[in-house]
Amino acid sequence: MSGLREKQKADRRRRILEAARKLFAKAGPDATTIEAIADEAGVSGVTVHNYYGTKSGVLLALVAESDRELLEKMAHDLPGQSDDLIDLARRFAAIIRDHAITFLDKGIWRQVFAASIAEADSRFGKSYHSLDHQLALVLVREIEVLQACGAVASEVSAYDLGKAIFSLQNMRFVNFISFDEMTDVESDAAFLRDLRSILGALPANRR
Amino acid sequence: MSGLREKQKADRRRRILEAARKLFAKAGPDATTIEAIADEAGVSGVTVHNYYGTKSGVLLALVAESDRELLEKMAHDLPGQSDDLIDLARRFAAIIRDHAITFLDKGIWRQVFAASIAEADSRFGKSYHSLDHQLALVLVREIEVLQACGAVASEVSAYDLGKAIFSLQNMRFVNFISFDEMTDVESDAAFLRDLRSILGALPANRR
DNA sequence: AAAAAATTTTTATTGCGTAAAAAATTTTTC
DNA sequence: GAAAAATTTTTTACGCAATAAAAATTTTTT
Repeated sequence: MSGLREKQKADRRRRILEAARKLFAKAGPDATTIEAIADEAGVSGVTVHNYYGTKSGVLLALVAESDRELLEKMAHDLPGQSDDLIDLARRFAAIIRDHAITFLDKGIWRQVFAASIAEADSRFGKSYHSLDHQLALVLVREIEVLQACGAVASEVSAYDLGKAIFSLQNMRFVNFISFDEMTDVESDAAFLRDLRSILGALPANRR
Repeated sequence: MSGLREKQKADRRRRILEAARKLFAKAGPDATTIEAIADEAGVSGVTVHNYYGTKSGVLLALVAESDRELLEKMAHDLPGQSDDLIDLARRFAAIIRDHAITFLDKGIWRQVFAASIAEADSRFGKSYHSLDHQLALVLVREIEVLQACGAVASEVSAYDLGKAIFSLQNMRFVNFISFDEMTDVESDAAFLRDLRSILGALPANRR
């Protein structure tokens, strides 16, 4: 009943991911074969499939690791910087965009996003979604701070609002990565239009 | 200089799509091979690739056709039904969900969505996005009507607002199709929370 | 009607993903 | 500590997507 088997599994997992990181960085996921990852990791190709399902699954697992970094960065850089909701949302979006673009190029992010939807119910699809959720929670906490200052209406649910703004940000992010020529300045401007229009949509007598 | 060549191309396009529709309906896209579509359409497998790029490309083209129906339905069913923004947005979302779910099951929609992101810059990715845009424009027009009634603030851009609400709806739709067990009632409730929190987020003195 | 141009088909190759049998390794049992 | 049992990996084999290049076909032009 010792954990030797478990230990070896964890080790293989790690080796596969490390091999993938190295080869993806060198040539990109498209030009990297599962077989090459397997060789580099010292396992068979089928084992890579057994562990991660698909090549996208490997990529998703890699992104999930980087997202943990992003989460730390977010928890460190976001709090206490904004005194209004629009500014908060824009900073939140900017941190995500910056992290994303320094880590992978847009073409690969399109694959990642596509995989996160196509494999939404797989193990790694789920862990990806869970990190998204935690990211949204950082935003929720800051919204609670703004509520305490009176910058956000105290009647609304900070959780619901955080999730909604996260959604809006997420679609903007998809838009950003969908077009190679779109700059982060443009994306920020578009996000600002989203926020201004929706936050100011209702006239005072209708709220 | 007659258009025989063009005519034959259009004809092949049509036959391929018709064959795909028939076979996808019978067995689903996964169990349908490109070769089978090609046989049914009376062309070679490579020709299907030449015309639509990938199997997802064929699927996307099929969905684009159905989206034209949806667009008509939307233009017919949405206008004049709502006298406030939240109700309008929910009707809009409901029409899309209903149409989607009667047309394809969730698993296939996940593939469609993934393909629309992964192939955002392909011919069919673009036509898919253009239909999304037209759909959003129907919403924009109704928002303008609400502005005329005073139900929506006249200072905001109806276009920006329509796009923002469309984004919110789109993320909810992704969420809806990502989980097989999620009902349309639940999705509507979640969308309502999105809308209520974000539309009521700013206190009166901050707008 | 022949030559030129465009398009499809044939042919071949690579790689993903899956399944089942075989081999190896760890764990359990005596 | 060796044999048996259980688990996991590897080997082997196969179907299909996607791509490339050559060959064949068909339309267009002259």
